[in-house]
Amino acid sequence: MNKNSEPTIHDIARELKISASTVSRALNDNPRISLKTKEKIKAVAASLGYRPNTLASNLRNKKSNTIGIVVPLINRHFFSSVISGVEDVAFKAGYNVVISQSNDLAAKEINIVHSMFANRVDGLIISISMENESFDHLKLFQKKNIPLVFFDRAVPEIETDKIIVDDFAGGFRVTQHLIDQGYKQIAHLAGPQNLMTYLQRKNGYIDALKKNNIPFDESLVLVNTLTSDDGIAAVEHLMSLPNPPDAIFCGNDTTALSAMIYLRDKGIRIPQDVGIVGFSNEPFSKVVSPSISTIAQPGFEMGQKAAELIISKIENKDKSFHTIVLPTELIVRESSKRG
Amino acid sequence: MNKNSEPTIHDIARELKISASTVSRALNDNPRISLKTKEKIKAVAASLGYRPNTLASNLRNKKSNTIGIVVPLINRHFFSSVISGVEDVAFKAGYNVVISQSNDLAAKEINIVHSMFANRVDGLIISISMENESFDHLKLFQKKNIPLVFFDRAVPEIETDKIIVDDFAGGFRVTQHLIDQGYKQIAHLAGPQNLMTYLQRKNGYIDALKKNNIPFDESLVLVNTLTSDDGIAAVEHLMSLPNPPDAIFCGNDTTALSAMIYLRDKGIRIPQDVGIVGFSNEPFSKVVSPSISTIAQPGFEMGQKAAELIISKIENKDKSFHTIVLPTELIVRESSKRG
DNA sequence: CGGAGAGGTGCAATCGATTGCATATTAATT
DNA sequence: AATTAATATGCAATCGATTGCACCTCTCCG
Repeated sequence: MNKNSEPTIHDIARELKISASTVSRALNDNPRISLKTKEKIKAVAASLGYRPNTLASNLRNKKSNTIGIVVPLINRHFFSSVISGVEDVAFKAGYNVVISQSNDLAAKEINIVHSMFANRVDGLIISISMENESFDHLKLFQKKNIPLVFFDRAVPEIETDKIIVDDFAGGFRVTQHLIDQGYKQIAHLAGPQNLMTYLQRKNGYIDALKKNNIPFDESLVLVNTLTSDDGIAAVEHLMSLPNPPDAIFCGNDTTALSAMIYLRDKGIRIPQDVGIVGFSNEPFSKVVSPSISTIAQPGFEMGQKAAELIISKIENKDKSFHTIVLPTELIVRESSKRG
Repeated sequence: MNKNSEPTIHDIARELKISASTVSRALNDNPRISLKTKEKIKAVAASLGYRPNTLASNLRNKKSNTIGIVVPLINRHFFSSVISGVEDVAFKAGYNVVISQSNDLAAKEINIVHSMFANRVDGLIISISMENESFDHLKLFQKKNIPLVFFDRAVPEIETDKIIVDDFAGGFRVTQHLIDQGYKQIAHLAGPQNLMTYLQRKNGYIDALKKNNIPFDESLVLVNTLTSDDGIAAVEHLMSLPNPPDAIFCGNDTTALSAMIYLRDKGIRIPQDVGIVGFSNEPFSKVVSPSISTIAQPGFEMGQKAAELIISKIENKDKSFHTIVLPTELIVRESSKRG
């Protein structure tokens, strides 16, 4: 063993005048090695401060013991909750979690995914960026049979495991709730319609209107990227309509908040004059005033499920694909309660 | 090349009837290989869909190309911002970021750090847990000369790179601000005093009192773990004192919020009757009402700096240690402005 | 007493990329 | 023409752990 380098199984073998194979087997508790030998070997390993070289082991086993996770933005409560859930399960199962963010840019996402591919992650958990159009970078994983799990933002045309929430039911429930509260003109701020999540929320909205015999008015639906500014612009536009809405179902909490602030500044009362509901249950939605009604999405659980699913795929080579739809929960708060 | 396995440099070599060494050098743009050969090799590599095996390369180079990051809780705005900053810099520099959370538990932190050590991360970025007492697990990294960078919560007795914010100045500024606003009895909710961050915030508070000739009253300082419930309990206690405070400098925004809600429910007006200031500038602090005055900590920048620092250590073997103190910024909002 | 069988170890190849030290080829110099 | 220098490439060992196959030893039984 060289001076400042780590001890290896060969050093242990030399010490005991046995072969490296025996050492390797002993350390892995292979039954072919006698108990006595195992004990001797483990004792020497400990005294030498031996630590297995995962890199070598990974190379030999063609397995990196690593799960990749790609999110649009790490620094967003919902996503960091999912990451937290993934880490929770993965760590216990002995996997490392490598993380990267696309910043909602297609180009960066492609770059990241290729990098994870090159680094041979054993599986990839991803929520795609808003910009995406082509998905060749993800099909790579399919071709090579590397487990791929979508969460929240999934790609319909790729058949693989998916953990999503019931966005349709969420959109439906929000709308029904607003109707129940007596709102008549319900607008909707929708996100990019290439993402199923936003499309389904809108579909739920439309369906609820239909079920209640309320005519669907296309001009009350605005599609944008749901930033804070988008919310303001959209509400400004809506309120300038000849027949402005008395309730707005916002595609996320960010726009719900900015819309609310805009309206408040205009002297419009919430929920009396206009009702507001968001989506995602961001931490702030509970503490602003009025507090924002919203749909809770179980981020941490999604992460846990995603990790469990991908680990089972990695380890069992289970061929069947599952789409797990987690339930959403409507949280009624002040912004939409005028009962 | 076996059927369903990846092409290797040997496959490329065989194809061109040259040696694997030449292929390796060509792909790494080694000047010893002629341009013509390089081009041929790269063409074949592309046509075969070759991707370098990082595992093999890592083994040979004794480098994992991976930076580990350990935080108390992924799912906390400040920490996820730091992670985001680390990822930002690390990805551009060609490093993977593996992530893990201690949940503020010493035992889990030790476990994680050992695991990162065994997996041979090239460097470790960490903000220690609240519970920590011993630091042998971190000294391991020092012994083996693996770069270690602390951020936010550093360990004084370990000499290494540190990125912290000026908590002392932050505490001082908050207190001075409250004094300037005319508050007389200023209490402080402090976090665990084994963490420098919280200790320094308190010290800044004490110093500001001194500078303004206000006697320091020990009974106005309460130490706890700064959860939402801790905040309520602490304020409840403070307000029951014979001479209750008219301002509270809270160790974080969470307690500031819970304190504020508690006081509001008791009919105490903020900021008129009691002024409140938090710490960390959580996203919600800006949007609650009254909005919470607080200290902004540049999380994303801290992450970037930490990554830059650790990468320079990994690549240059620079021996000198730096402690970078990032400035904090007092953000005055409604909760403490009674001018 | 000889052979079968079980139990315990070792040999050597393998995973794929890298690199120090040749070697081969061509060009330049005297 | 012969030597030197420069250019281009190959050989084989190496990184450390794993594993199929072979081998040895000992016990047990007919």
